Amino acid sequence: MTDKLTGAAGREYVANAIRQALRAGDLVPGQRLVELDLAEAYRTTRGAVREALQDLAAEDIVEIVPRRGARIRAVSVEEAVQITECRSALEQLCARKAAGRASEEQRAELRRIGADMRQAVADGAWEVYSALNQRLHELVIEAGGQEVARRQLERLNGPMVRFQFRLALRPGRPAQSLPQHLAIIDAVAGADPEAAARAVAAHLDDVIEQLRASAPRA
Amino acid sequence: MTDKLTGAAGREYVANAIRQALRAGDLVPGQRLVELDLAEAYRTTRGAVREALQDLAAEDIVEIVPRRGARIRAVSVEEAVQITECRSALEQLCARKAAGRASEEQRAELRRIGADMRQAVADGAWEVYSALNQRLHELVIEAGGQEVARRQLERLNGPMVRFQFRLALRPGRPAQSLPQHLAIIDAVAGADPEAAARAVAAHLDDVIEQLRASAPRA
DNA sequence: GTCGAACATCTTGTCAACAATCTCGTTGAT
DNA sequence: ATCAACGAGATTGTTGACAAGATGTTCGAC
Repeated sequence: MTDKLTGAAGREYVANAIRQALRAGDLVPGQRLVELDLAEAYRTTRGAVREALQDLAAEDIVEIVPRRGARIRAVSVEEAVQITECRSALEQLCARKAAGRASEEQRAELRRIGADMRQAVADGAWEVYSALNQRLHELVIEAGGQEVARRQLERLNGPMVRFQFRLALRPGRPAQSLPQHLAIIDAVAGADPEAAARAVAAHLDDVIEQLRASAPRA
Repeated sequence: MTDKLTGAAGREYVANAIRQALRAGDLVPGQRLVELDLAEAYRTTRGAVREALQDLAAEDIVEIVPRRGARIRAVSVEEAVQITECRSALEQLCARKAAGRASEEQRAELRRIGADMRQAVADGAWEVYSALNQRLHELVIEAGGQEVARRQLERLNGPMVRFQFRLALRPGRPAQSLPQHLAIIDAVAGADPEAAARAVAAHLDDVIEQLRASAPRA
């Protein structure tokens, strides 16, 4: 516990810690990340921090400019929209595949998630709804068996945390997205590929609209 | 020239050299990449090689296993198919956008490429056709203004070089793909987003079929 | 008071040596 | 002949010190 977390172990640890800090809002875009400071803060070596920063740069979460160090990258609304458009393209693919090849257990879990979502919205249980939402997306990708798409989607989500945060805060948002999620579930569980793709597209088009509305600045 | 190419310069140099070697077939999947050997071969330091390998690993071109070093990653046919499916999803997005917002100059260049392609196939000029093909894809992405999608597509292409090679070798392939490319050009230049997406999908569905046919092994 | 140049400090980039681990061939016992 | 333990050599991982470059500050001229 008081030991330094060294080398390869520290690398992943630091990367996760920074991702976490970003989610929590402890780090803001543009903020400088000084190697030595991070090394001290996380009880690691500069080398481990350096490699962690390289990883985060590959995920487009931080921006490294030579001789000037790393900073949290700012994501414009326009870029967030483009990211969501890409997500839409890839998730439509996954949903189509999932509708065609999901197992019975997977379809059952989808329906269960749908029921739980309804309940969560009725109860006003934000946290639960958010977790179910995440599980839904995961399950669709998993059922589609698209390992490549999964990796791509992970990358895309990295820089979006901050926007997702702002979006989830909007009052009435769960009530608005619930029917869209249920439509996705019905289509996938009901083995209707084209309807699944349409439902995903409709959902993410709505997210894009929300993004544009949420931040006229930038 | 006899000097060592050191540090950050060497990093990119080595990465490019390896990519190049892979395209040329000098490196085969599974081949080990020993840091010291590469450092000597390219007149660099081990540090530069190490970072280059990290970059290539982020592109899924090499696989690094701790304490055992880096090797060229093998891509199965199934994975190549999935990669192409993702490409299809993203390029459909780009084509749709491009059909809607390309400038007049861009549409003119597209038509010019189409004419040149016809000519190249008639002449049996493989190299020329291949270059035009690449330019076509670039231009569609550029015209669509999808910077995010462009980055994703670049990543996807990394591990595919070896397959593209095998595919382009198939006799009669240009004659087969020409009408598909022309269909894409017509739709984008003619400002018909849905037709553009359909044309891209049709083209890449055919590529997938070729992939499956090209390698029953693995 | 403002601008610009020299200087001090902070931060990242690079390297070379050392340490830890793995691979593979050899040896010896059963 | 087969197998397991051993050990030498090869290869990667880690560290600490130093070099190079950037940033911010002070001081002087106008």
